[in-house]
Amino acid sequence: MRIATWNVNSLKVRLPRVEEWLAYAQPDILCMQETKLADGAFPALAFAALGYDAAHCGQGQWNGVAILSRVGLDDVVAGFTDGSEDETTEARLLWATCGGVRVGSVYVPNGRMVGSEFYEAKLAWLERLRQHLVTGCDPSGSLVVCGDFNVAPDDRDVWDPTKLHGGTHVSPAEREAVAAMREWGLVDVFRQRYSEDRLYSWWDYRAGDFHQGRGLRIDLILATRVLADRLSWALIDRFARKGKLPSDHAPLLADFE
DNA sequence: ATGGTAGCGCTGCTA
Repeated sequence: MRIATWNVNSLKVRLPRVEEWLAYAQPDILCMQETKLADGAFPALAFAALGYDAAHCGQGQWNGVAILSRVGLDDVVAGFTDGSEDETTEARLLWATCGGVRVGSVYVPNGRMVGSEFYEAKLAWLERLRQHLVTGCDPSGSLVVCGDFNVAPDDRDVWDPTKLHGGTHVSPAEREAVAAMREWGLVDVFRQRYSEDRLYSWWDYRAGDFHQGRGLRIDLILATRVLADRLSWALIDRFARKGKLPSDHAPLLADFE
């Protein structure tokens, strides 16, 4: 089973690239983030034509997460279900069961500046996600959390730790929030397979960062141990960051036997 | 050289 995740940065603009990528990458499941679409504008028919069922949680303009699957799509849940009022006001979380795997597509808040209210909200959001796992999920089951975490788990995942020190994505509190999910039972499957640095999934559009190798690895597939033990391959598809109208993120894919 | 681009949507915000 091939599971992939891709922050597409506007599905309206990126649909041709996503269709092209589905045709050659052939994922069984694709989690998308930053669709920037209302649910009514989600191009479900375009994906159905390629053999994928789809679920979408959107708000228009900002955010928006989706799951495509060609191995079944059931028990769809949008947003948190912990009883708070803002469950889907920001469309950042979507769950579905696909081919026996509980799949989460997540778009973690950016945080903007360390210490800002947005940064505090980011930490709270990550803790809320962990609480969802603790209260509603089984670490011995088959589950993946895929998406743009807006956190680079360690210094190997950033192009220059010195320059980025003090900013978001690399702060100890953010990294501890991701580590807490590993402690619950999730494995960063890309890092399980590759220990090298400079393997990034996002590059700023500005200043030629992609071509200069200035990126971050912030898109993750976190899998429970029973799945991670069956990992056969993983890849960040940097080719998809090239060419006409690319997203600023590359897709990440992982194969499970 | 302390810059720069992209998307949304129409002025400035978000990333």
